[in-house]
Amino acid sequence: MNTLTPHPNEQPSLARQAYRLLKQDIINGSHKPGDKLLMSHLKDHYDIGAGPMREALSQLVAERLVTAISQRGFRVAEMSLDEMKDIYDARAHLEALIVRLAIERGDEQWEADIIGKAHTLARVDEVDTPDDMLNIWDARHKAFHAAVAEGCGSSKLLEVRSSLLDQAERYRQVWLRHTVFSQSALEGKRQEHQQLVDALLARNAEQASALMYSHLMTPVPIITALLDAQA
Amino acid sequence: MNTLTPHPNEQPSLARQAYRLLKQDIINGSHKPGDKLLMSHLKDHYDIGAGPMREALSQLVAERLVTAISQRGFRVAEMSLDEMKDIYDARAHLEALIVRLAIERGDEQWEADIIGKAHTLARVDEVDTPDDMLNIWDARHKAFHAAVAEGCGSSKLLEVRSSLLDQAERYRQVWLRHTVFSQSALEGKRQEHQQLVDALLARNAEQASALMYSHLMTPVPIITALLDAQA
DNA sequence: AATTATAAAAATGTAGATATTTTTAGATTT
DNA sequence: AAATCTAAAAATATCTACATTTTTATAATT
Repeated sequence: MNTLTPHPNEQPSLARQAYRLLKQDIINGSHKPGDKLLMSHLKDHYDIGAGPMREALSQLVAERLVTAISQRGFRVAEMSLDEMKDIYDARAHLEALIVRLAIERGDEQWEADIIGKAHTLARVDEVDTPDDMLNIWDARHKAFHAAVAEGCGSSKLLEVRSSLLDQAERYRQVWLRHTVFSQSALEGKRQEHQQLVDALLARNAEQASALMYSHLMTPVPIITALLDAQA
Repeated sequence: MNTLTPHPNEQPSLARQAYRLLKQDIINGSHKPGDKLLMSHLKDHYDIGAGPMREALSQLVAERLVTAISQRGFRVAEMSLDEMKDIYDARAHLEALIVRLAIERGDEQWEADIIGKAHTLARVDEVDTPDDMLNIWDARHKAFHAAVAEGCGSSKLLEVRSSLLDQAERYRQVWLRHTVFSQSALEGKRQEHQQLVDALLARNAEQASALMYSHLMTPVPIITALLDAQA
């Protein structure tokens, strides 16, 4: 998760701690989309005054995970199919662009990193609990994609990518459960990653970019179906 | 300027008012890059308590215009040539992508809007003061580019664009003075815009995208020279 | 059922308390 | 004497508690 790390070696303020916790709680669904975030509850739950709590909320408003209406407080940002499609399409196009730049600019260390992370991801096996499985695969999957994107060499593009990733995160959770617990889905992803790695190492920008776009768009119909089923 | 408008018909909180004013003051250089933002000064200057002031600062940290170090307060974000190049390159690539999508997705209203805004921009003349000239040309130039980008139809891409625009704004101010007060520079821009409009209306995605990229990158050497001269 | 007045709840803000960092001046060492 | 260290003082950042304003809920009235 992208948590705006301002400086190393410092103990974070209460506002920042509350920001981290609340962000996590929104992403993992402890606070549901559209929920009222009542100041009195937040103060109790995060054991903090209203001032720092409002700081945390303000930052999450800037990140689009919370909405504010003046004099009426804060709510968890709504989720919708339309927004999901917009986020996924925007992110897929952006990552396709980043991959093109990465192929142009990435060095040998970049290649090595990708190969390493792809390898680690491909052998997520023999895990104790299903929950472990989900968390480990998710972490390694993210690490793989981060390694690919790093090659573009642009802090700003990586920041923008990170911001869209955060906004996608609540939708991604839905897809993740579907994918990680299906052997065939996992195998499909494994193949897509392999194809992508091959195109990257061959420095085939057009192919890699197209593969990245479609790889990132595959969750859209799945999430659509799952969210439709819920409603 | 992108000011995170949360809801219509509401009187903004003091925190939001301070956010707007401080953002403006940072962009127009009233607060210089690297300046300490002393809470006691901010409180006096914006006539507000520390709580709401910190809210405003937190949002600007999220937008990368302010930096925070725990227990040591806030500073105006630094400026550097490296950052400028990164922002401009990232934004140019992003706008090139947005143009490609806009050509694919834009409707007739989009075309009409572009033609209208381009026309208005081309005839910025007979203005009273030089300052008016600068402000009017800047506003119309922004409106033209906004109209082009709108066609992509993606709120998220437009948000990301807006965020990069805000981050570019302090550098842009430097370039703006150079360009608006030079007849030859203005004429050059006029031609670039005309070429871009022609490519857009012809729905030539590759050409329009390339034109947009180079159009947005032309300020880089100019800003580089001007900032080097200052230092 | 709709309207208004009142009470309760909630959001937002200020002032002052607390904790941390920075400065200053003096003491100690090289 | 210059540099380094130390301890107190001042400045600053951060937080809490309470005050004020606004919104929402309740109850009484038309």
